[in-house]
Amino acid sequence: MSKEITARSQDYAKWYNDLVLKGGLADYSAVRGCMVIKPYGFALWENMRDVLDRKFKETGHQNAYFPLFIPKSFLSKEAEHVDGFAKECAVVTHHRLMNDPNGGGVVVDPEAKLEEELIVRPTSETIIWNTYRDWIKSHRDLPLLINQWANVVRWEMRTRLFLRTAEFLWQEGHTAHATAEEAIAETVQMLDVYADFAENFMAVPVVKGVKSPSERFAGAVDTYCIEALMQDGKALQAGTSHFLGQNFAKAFDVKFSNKENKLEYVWATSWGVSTRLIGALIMAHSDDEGLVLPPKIAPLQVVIVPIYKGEEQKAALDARVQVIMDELKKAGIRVKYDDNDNARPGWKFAEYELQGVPVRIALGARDLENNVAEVARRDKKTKESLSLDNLSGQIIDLLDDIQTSMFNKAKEFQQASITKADTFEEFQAILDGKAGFVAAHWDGTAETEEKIKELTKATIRCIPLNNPQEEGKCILTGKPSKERVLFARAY
RNA sequence: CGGGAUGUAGCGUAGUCCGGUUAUCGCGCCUGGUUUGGGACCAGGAGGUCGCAAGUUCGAAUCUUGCCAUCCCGACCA
Repeated sequence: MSKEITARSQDYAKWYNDLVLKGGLADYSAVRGCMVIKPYGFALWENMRDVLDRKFKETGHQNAYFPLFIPKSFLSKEAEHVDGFAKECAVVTHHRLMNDPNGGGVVVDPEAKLEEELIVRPTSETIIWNTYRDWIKSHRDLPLLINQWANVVRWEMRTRLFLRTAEFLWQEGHTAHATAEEAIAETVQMLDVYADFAENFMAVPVVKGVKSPSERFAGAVDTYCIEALMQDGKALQAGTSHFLGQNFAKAFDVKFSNKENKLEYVWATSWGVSTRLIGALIMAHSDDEGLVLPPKIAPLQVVIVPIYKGEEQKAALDARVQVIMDELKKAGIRVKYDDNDNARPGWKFAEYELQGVPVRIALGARDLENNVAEVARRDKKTKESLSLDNLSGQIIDLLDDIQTSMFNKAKEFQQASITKADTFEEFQAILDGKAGFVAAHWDGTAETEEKIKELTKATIRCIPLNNPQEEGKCILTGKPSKERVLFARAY
């Protein structure tokens, strides 16, 4: 028993860390706040990235790459934008090192000070819009639909593996449009892409909504988001899509000639999801035995463990497994045959459960005689004996079933975790009890929102799209309100 | 960045209060053998800047100061 996982009920934060570290997803690094994403964790990210990248291209976007460094002056061109990021920027001030004349190793060469300091991008709106000015002249250049896969740096006070690190990987889409309507449609379209990805690939149900003004992206007119719910009842913002209006076009003077040959500022969007999604995935599905990964993005979907006495039995198993492997691989299933002789079956079972591999096939000499295999599903921790006839077909169906069943389980939990509150007492009792989302009336002011946050640590996660309109009174001030908004404590 | 806790081999730890031979134990690792249906067993072996740096002392894992890292709780945030 080498890899004990702290129980969720005992210490949720420690449980999460155990899964990331012992599940082999990531490690702490020598740099404060930064992590090393290990091969298994990166394989997970690659699968997520590939699906999203395909969806971006299907919706007409192209990938490009913009510089890591942003001239300091760019950042200050959009007033709200700089306000939002100024406190968490890494700044490059010099471009050369030298040997310490006093023999203390390398030091920064004071002669090599940069004329204009460079900011390590916390997000790329400014450098991109500075470029778009040159790219966009006519309505024929629009829409401009660009995405970039990149790393960004935000100097966070307090970091957590995957959920909040000083450097993280993400994609950021930046689009330019001729009209506001078109830009809003793009913003909503990409929100739908994110929601579809979260629900149908990660099996994580989300609420689509709009952020309140105080939770809005710095420089946006409207921020749309998908909000996921973790098993401890805390919400997690899983993706955002911003309608930027003409804010960046004006700041960077990006104009186009319309059909009437009149100059107009373009309309913008930006949207992103990050390696934070991996944190969401872990906290939405996993259990006290380890990770539980949805088949569609699991690095490894099926593992086959042989059980044998002696070389003769092993050879017979090898031959049969080869057939199963070929069939599964032909169907595009990511499968591994673990015939490593150093670890015994029980050890492998525990290890693959920790790593969240959706399906495990155990095959022994006895099984061959009976023409069956023992098939275990990670999500429900059940085992059944399946016939070797058309085993691969049954496995493919099982993977589908696991995917659906994981989503349904999470969806049920989410639905059961949206609670209405009509008084402040109820509101607080729910937060301190089962937590989750609380649907409550709010008078629409930033002051009330701030006061509620102060009193309860809960924030407005979003105003759901297609939110039912109903008359009510703000839970804090009693002022009239026409709809409920979703509050929660959040990551 | 404030408050609290922790830091001894890859992991988990004893020893720290009250300084004193060669730093304890388990897991893991290496070699050989027996094993293999839920984290195997036997035998032998390797592995340590006791978080880092100064200081006190004849002598520091142990005492003092500073620093670093991680975790928890706040403020900030995807």
